Amino acid sequence: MKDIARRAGVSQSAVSFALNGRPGVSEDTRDRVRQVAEELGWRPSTAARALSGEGAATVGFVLARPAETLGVDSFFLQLVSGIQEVLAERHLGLLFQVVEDIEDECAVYRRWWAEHRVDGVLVVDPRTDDPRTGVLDELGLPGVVIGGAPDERHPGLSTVWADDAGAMAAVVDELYALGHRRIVHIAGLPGLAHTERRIRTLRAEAGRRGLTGVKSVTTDYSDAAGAAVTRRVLEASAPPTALIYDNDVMALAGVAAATELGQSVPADVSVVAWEDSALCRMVKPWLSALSRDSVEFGRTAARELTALLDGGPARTVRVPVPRLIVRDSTGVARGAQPLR
Amino acid sequence: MKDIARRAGVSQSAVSFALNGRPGVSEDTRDRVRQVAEELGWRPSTAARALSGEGAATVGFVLARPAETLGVDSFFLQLVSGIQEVLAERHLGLLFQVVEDIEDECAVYRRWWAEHRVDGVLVVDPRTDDPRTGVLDELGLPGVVIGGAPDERHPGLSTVWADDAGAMAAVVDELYALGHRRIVHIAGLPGLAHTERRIRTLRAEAGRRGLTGVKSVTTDYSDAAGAAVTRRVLEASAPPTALIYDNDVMALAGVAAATELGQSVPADVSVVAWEDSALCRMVKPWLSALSRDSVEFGRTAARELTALLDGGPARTVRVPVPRLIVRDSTGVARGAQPLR
DNA sequence: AGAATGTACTAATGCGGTTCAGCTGCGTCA
DNA sequence: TGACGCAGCTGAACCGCATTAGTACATTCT
Repeated sequence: MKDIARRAGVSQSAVSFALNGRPGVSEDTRDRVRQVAEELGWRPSTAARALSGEGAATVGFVLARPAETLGVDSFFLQLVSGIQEVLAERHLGLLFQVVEDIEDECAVYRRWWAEHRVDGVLVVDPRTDDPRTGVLDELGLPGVVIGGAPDERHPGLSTVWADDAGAMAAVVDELYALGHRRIVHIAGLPGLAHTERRIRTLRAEAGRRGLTGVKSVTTDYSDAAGAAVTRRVLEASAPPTALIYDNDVMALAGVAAATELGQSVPADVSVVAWEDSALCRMVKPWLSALSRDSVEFGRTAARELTALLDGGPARTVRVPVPRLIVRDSTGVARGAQPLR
Repeated sequence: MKDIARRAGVSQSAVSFALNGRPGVSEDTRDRVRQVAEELGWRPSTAARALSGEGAATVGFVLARPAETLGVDSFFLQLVSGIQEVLAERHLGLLFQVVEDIEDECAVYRRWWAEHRVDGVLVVDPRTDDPRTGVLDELGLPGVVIGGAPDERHPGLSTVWADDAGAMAAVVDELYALGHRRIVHIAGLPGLAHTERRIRTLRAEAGRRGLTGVKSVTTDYSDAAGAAVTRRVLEASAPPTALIYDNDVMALAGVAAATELGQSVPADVSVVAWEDSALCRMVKPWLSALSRDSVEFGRTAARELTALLDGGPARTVRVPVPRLIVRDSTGVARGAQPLR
């Protein structure tokens, strides 16, 4: 900036005014300064900016997962890609960190806050009774919870969520109409807010229809767990005729496991994957899946965060209900008369 | 720091000395200062540190991919996870950005550099004739090229690479021994350094054995491209008896496509995936695959970068050759007498 | 004409650290 | 005993920007 000031023949403050669109300089001078800055390829040092109270121009994103479970998962990369798109427009950086567990994640937030490294954070995989929201509240760090249910207790945080309950109801509707009465939901990690929401909804929907052969089993989202649970429930007495998997990876592994047991999909057992991806069209039969726009999900979350950083109020935003894409893995239950 | 100084009854400079392990304070004072800092939960502001010449304590990582091709890919998440592990030890942040193409990536480097946002960067997907290395050289920004071949022209950059050539030779060895003479390599993006390296090696290996029915076809890594190319080559006259896919996703899609054409794997056609992942064991037949430790790859890269940041010399490090894990998708070529 | 207002700019200050040039008091050695 | 060295500490400058208080000059008002 000193250079620019010298070359433009003005003081440093004038340069600052000119480049930040503040009043106090003539349009002539402003243009001249802008041009010189352009020529010099000048960009403000984020460090200096941050130091003089402008914030770090960075938002944080922590993924709390043991390294080994970071597998085939298109969701996060797409989410991040959407987030980026919005952040990049405003030249906000994304500080990314992978940690082992949620306690580490809290520690990261505290450190980032103390180091003034981020202006806000995006929180994923919200849990029932999540310690992170409390920490963010305590620190006064703006945050957007991605995938959480609306939470009254933390008015400072925004929430962006998909209506899992509605989607689950739609899936049960579809399966019920196809004559399925015994359904097993191979769920994700217990304790995750959306896992619990799906489980609750499934139970409610089953109760509403008087179905007794309906249950949820939680897993760690891994292909191994998906296959293991599939084998177990299919080999039990009164096996389910339909399986709902909480992600695409488990669904795929489940289909493979069922096939190995001599069961065919969808003749013997129908399969629905929660989360559509290329995977679902890479195996035969193509998997029926709940599809949502993860990239847009990320964009929405990032937009909420920038709004928060601009001093806007915390909001709760619902993105569209995931749509059930019916492909080849769902069919009429064996021996049943479909309703439609 | 002012608070710490007051409470410990010393000057601010003394605090700085004490906390940074510099000489100039007694052990007594040092301990006292440390304790007060601990009590106050103090952490240095990265902005202030950066401003006084300490660097940003951050490294950058750019992924240049159109959003839609960010699909099912375990490699990057694992790589990043490994990188993180090393960076976290030193409290280095990872600034992550997704951009559309390599020109944007160069622009991001320039911006980061001008803004003093990062101390160094990790470069992935190196290309033959890559503009990024030149940019980094020009800016004097330390960098580690991940997956690149050693490059003499940029002495300031470290390189961490896997020996694709050796791996490809091993694969051809194996397939040749099984009696395969017509092999098609469904490669990744043309222009990527490792794609070209694999293609060159395959050609050389074929030439060495006098094989004429061997070729490489480049793709965009997508499942769609994998399936399309598979169909095309299998329907041509003198179809290959073995297919080598440059990633797991294409391999899976390829197997599906082959099956649809009525060809069975491995009886009619053998398949090898370059990149082992859960996917390879989620379909029948299990895919033979080249396996490498992506997490460790990331760790190695991050270690090289920290070494560079510490003022160490640029180095070229080779990680272990990917190992061929033989599963069920490779077998004796139809009508051939295997060598072993 | 003199005061009030406004415009275009400059000088000085602070953000939170690091660092360097002193400065003090004490032990050591000639 | 006085010069010297050194450990242990302080004060001030500096990093690059934003911001506030102040200044010089032109314009308008009364």
